[in-house]
Amino acid sequence: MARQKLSRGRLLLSVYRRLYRHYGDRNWWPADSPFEVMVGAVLTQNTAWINVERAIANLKFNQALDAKVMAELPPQLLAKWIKPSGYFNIKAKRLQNFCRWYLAQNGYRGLRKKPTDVLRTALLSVNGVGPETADDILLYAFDRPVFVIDAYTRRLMSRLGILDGDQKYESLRADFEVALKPDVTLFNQYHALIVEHGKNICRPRPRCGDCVLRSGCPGAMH
DNA sequence: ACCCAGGGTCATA
DNA sequence: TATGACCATGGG
Repeated sequence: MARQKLSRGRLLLSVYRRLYRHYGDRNWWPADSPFEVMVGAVLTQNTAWINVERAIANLKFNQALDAKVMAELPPQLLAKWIKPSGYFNIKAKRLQNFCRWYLAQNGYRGLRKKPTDVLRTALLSVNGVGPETADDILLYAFDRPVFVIDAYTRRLMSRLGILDGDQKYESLRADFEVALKPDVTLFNQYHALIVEHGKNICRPRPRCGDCVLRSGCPGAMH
């Protein structure tokens, strides 16, 4: 008999439940303030998080985790402090671009009043803030129901046969946001769980034997 | 020694 | 629209 075809929403929820049952609450984003989330979102671009932690620790040690301070810092000094996170010259420039824009928008108090689509467009207008960085900020700093797409998400959903990982960013994001109810807590946990699973199991070379999604992942996972 | 990591911009065809 | 070059440290 033919197996019933599940809707994408049900598939995505099923994957979510398995990940949650296995990994539990991820408690994201690891940061002490919304502004720290934003800085981390820029620093973690194509970079392992452990190195971002070192960079942020340096900023805190030098009392520079502040928009006004960071915006007025000599670029090479900022670059020196964020060095462990890689791409330090271009990231120093991006952070200063962002901080000047942030201050001009009256910081968090000013930005939080904007509707999500307006805020998203505004974030994307900052040089150095692309779609994933903007969505990290929207979800984890402003608590907006935006689903973050990253390399882990593409790889996992592609291997599960649920989504085509080669789609463009906006198309993939729309697929998630249409299939799932807009729920900040769900989106927050889901993305964090995908990253956790991606770091441990769903690697470029998959470690199929340990995969908690075994029973739900045909093909490429095995 | 090689590959990868919680991407984005810019030049080119 | 769609590739490719470039950015650069640190861990496995």
